Amino acid sequence: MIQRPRGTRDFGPSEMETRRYFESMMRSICLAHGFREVQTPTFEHTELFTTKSGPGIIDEIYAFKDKGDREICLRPELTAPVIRFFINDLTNYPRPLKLFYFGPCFRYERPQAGRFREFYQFGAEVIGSSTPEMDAEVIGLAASMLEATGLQDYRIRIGHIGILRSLLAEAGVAGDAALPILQKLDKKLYDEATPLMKGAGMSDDGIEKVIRTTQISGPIDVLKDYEGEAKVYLEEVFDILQHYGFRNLQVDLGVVRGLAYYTGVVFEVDAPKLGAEKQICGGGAYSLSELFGGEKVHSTGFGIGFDRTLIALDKEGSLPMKVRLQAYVVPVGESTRSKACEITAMLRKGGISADMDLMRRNMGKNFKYADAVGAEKVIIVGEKELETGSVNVRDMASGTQTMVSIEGLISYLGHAKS
RNA sequence: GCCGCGAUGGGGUAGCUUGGUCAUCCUGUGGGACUGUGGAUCCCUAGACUCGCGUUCAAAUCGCGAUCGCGGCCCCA
Repeated sequence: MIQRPRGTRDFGPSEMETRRYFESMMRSICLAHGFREVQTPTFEHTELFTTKSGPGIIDEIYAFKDKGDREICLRPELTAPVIRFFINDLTNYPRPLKLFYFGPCFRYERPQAGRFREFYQFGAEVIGSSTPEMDAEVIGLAASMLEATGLQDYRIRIGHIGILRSLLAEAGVAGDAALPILQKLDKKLYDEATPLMKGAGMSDDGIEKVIRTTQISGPIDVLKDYEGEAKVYLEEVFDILQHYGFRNLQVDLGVVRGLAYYTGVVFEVDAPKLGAEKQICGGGAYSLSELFGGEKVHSTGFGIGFDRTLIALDKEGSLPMKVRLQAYVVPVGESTRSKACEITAMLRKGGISADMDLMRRNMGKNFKYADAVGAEKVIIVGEKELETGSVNVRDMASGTQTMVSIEGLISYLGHAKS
């Protein structure tokens, strides 16, 4: 027996129905927000990701040399490929350019609950500028998508790295020097951040203020004691989101996302039920394109961990029903088999999901099968009924049976569908 | 890459401590009782000790290693 590779999954029919259901739900919400879908290759030049995240990530991705000696890797995320695509081919589209995507990503990491080596990411980017409206649009899209899934227990936390950065800058720690400190603060490793800040020449007062700031969270008025551009900006973003009708959002200045290319608003969503791997969404405003050799353009985007979102929904017991077969066609005997084929074909052309007996089983077994696969109706094709051009339609839930003419069958089943 | 726990038919399990009949039971699959009517019941059939090495007269059971999964670290979605 050949096992599937570590950290990968097979998805059975019911699982795929669920996955496709949520995938198309999210897709239609993106379309409703005026985003358009793109798709990029599943593998890229390794350089794309090392440029974005540093050489260290090679340890965590599927990277290899192809037969032409090129450094290739399976994509670990989708923001970098989309920005690459933008620089390569989409720079002349009207802005803001609003894109979304869905697809598998790969990471070479130790699998555990909610973490796989192949996982699916659904995400969106708005490319073009940096305004509160744009950031609010993106956060609003993420919030709408999660809301639509019916997920109950999750928190959307929004911060702005400008607030911490300016505090550090005031204390004389600016630019790249601030990065290692921000990374520690992101993980709430104060014991490690403090010596770094001391080493950078910051006063005890300054250090304390920085640490206190990362612990600020709650409704927007927790910002009232702060001032500066970033604070005003964040308030504007919240104001717009209020007008969009979102209420379940909170400020959390501890959301730092310690990566160099984030420039402004940053946000994360987590579902506490998931344990260690609880983050289901992350994003923010960033500036990446110039790193890849393009013009400098501001963007805001996010990625949703599709698998984790489904796991969270499953834990809440709110994964939906299975898709049901509308009609199962049973020929009563040898003599009506070909007529049953005709009827099945007719139903399928008429948009009714239909299946028929392929195993030449007797009636009793066929009913058991129809029940087991959850068919709504069984169409009984027998000689007696055919004499009047009709078939018997049995409703599997109620057990009631109705004679329906073959011509009227599609509209009968179509109405019964509701 | 690190620490800990685990792995028995498709799914769920008993057996493992204290090695010793044909490996337990439930469910699901296929067939039959039921040659024009399901969800019940009964019968039959097929189906498993993750893999390798070792200890032993004898290993599902004990030891080592690998693989995979789970909880966490790292990292991150």
